[in-house]
Amino acid sequence: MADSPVSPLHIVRTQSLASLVADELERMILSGEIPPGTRLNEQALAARLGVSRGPVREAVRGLDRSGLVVTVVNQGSFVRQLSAEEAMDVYDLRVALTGYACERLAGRATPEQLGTLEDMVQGMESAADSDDAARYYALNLDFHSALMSMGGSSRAVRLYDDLGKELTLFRRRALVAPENMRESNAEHAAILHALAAGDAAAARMAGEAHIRGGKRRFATSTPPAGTEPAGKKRPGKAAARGEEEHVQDRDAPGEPTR
Amino acid sequence: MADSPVSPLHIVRTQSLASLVADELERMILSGEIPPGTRLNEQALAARLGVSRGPVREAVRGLDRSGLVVTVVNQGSFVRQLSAEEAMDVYDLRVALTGYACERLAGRATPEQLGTLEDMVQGMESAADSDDAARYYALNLDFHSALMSMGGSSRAVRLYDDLGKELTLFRRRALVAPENMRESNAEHAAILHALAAGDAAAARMAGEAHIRGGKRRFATSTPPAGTEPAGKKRPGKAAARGEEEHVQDRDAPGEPTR
DNA sequence: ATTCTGCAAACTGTTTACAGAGGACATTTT
DNA sequence: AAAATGTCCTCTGTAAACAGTTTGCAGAAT
Repeated sequence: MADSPVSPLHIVRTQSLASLVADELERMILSGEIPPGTRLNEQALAARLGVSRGPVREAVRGLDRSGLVVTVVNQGSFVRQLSAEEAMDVYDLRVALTGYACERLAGRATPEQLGTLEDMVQGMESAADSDDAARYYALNLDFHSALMSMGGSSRAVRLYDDLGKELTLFRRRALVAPENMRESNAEHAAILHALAAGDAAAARMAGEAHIRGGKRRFATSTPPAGTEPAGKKRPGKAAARGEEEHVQDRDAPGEPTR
Repeated sequence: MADSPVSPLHIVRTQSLASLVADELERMILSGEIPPGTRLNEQALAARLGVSRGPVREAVRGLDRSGLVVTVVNQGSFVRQLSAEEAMDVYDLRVALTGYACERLAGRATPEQLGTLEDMVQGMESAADSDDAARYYALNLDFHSALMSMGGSSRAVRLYDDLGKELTLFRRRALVAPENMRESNAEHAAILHALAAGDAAAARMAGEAHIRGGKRRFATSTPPAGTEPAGKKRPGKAAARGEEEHVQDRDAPGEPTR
C-alpha cells in the first residue's frame, strides 16, 4: 500500500550480512584500498565492518571463487596479483567477447538501440572535447556494457564485467590520456557505423580492434616492468596490534595455487 | 622418503573442509544426484558429510558465486535451473571462446601440439567406430580442453570449463548418438586441418562451426519443451524428518534474483 | 465448507567458543 | 657472531550455540 515499503521496526533484512561484506570487500579491493598481495585478516575485517568472522569468511570464499582472492590453507586469503601476461590474456578474452557481441548485434540492432549507442558516442566525444576523463570513463563503461547486453546475453555481461574486475587488479586505474580518448572514441564510432550498416563481419572486426586498441594503449603507457614489485615490507608485530589496522600484509604470495 | 607421504598422525590438512565440501557438492550437482531446483539443506548436508554447517555454508557461497547455485535470503540456496534460452547463450559463449582459441593457435601451434590433437582425433575416430560413447565423450572433453589451453590461456580454460558446468545443469548428460560422433569428429578433423595449415581464419571458422554444430545437435535431440517441468512435488513433512534424506526440495525457484 | 488466525517446528543467519597451524622473536649453542 | 632452536602469540579452521524468520498445520470463526 504505502509508497515506501519500509518496515516500521528494524530495517528489513533484504540481504545477508555476508553479501554486504562481499560487496564492501570487492569495493575495497577494486578501489585499491586493499592492494593486491595484501592478506585479508578475518578478525580485523570483521571488527572493522562490525560483524563476526562468519560472514567475512563466506564473503572471502565467494571472492575466491570469482577470482579476486587467492586462498592458502592455514595462511589466509590474499588479494590476487595479476601478472602482466595474465592481464594481457584477460584483455584477449574481452577481445573475443566484444567481437562476438558486435557480430551478433549487427544483424538485429533496433534503431532504438543504435540511437542509445549513438548518444553515448556523442557524449564521449563531448567529454573528450572538454577533457573530462571521469565522464568519458563512465560513459565508456556504459557503452561496452550496453554492447554486451544488446549483442550478447546477461551471462556475457557478467563475464565481461568480471574480467574487467580482474583487470582492475592489475592496473590501478584506467589511464585515459586525452589523445587516447579521441582514438578510443573513433573506434567506438567505427563499431557503431558497422552496426548501423548491418555488416556483421565489419562490426566484429571493429569491436575486436577496439579492445585490442585499449590493450595496446594500456600496454604502451604502463611501466615496462614485467612484474610488479608488490609489497615487500614486513610490518612486524606492531601492525598486528590492530588498533586501526584492518589489513595486514605478510609475504604476499602472488599465485600460490591455481 | 616413503612412496606415500602420509603423515603418521592424522592425515595432513592439505586443504580445508570447505573446499572438500565444495568439490563434493559440485560433483553431486553436476552428476544430477541433486537435480536443479533442489534446495540445499545445510543441516542435512553437514550431517551427511560429517562436518558442521560452517564449511557447508562457505562451500555453498562459493558455488553461488560461480553460478551453480542461487540463494534467496532466509529461504536457502537452490541448485540453479537454466532455461533453454540461457543454455543457448552459454553455447554461444563457448562458440566465441573456441573460435578465438583456434584462431590464436593457428599461428603458433607446434608440431608437438598438432600431434597431440591428431592423436585425440584418431582416438575419437576409433571410439566412434566401436560405438564407445563414454570414451568418445572423455576424449572430446580432453580435445577441447587442450584446444583452449594451447590457443587460449589458463583463464580461458577455466572459463570454458565453468560454462560447461552450467550447461550440465541444463542437459543431464551429453547425449552422444553414434551418428553424431562421426559428424562431430569430422569437425574436429576440420579444425585440426586448418590449424596444421596455419590458416587462422579457417581455424576460427572451423572452431566456431564445431561448437555451433554441437549446439544444433543438442537442440534437435532435446524435447521441444521450452522450459523444463522441474520438480513440482511437495514432499510434505515426511521428507523433512531427514533420516536418510540429505536434500529437500520446496517450491524450487528458478531464478529468483540475478 | 472455507478462510483466517495462531502456534509450533524447522531452517537460515549470525555469533561465540575452541583447537591446531604458522610465524616472529628471544635465547641458547656452536 | 651466526645459526639453530624453543617458546609465545596470533590467526585460521571448525564446531557449537543462539536469535530471527519462514513454513506448515491445526483449530476457530464466518
